[in-house]
Amino acid sequence: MKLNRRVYVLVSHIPPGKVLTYGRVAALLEIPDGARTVGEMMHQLGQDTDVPWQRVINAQGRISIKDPIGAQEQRRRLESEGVRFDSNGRVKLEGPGGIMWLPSQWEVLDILETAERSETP
DNA sequence: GAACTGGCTGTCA
DNA sequence: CTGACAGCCAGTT
Repeated sequence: MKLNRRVYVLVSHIPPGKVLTYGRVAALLEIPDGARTVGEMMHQLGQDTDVPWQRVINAQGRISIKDPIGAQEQRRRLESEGVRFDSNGRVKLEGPGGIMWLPSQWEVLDILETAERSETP
């Protein structure tokens, strides 16, 4: 299965109100230092897709999109899911109340396996 | 197949 | 806590 497909599958399973960082996505898919690659794939998705691209942000809890319109759209979508931004435009990733999604290893594996199976009937 | 391109990241000032 | 920088990686020319 192509990597971009696996990225989309995993991102699609991020629960509403939770987020992952580009680096975490890469790590979960076992792409060492693949954060930037993940970002590029998100970019290719565009905005008209069923993949919840808005739930992937950078490691500092900030929105990374350069295009102001896209950035605003991402923030709007996240806020509509209940995500809170502080005055510096950041979200709390770790600690109490952190919104970083922490799937177990078996969970990720199951997600990928299931997707793999449905792709090759 | 080489070169280019990024929604990144950890590190160091 | 911001800001600059050099690696790193899969897709697209």
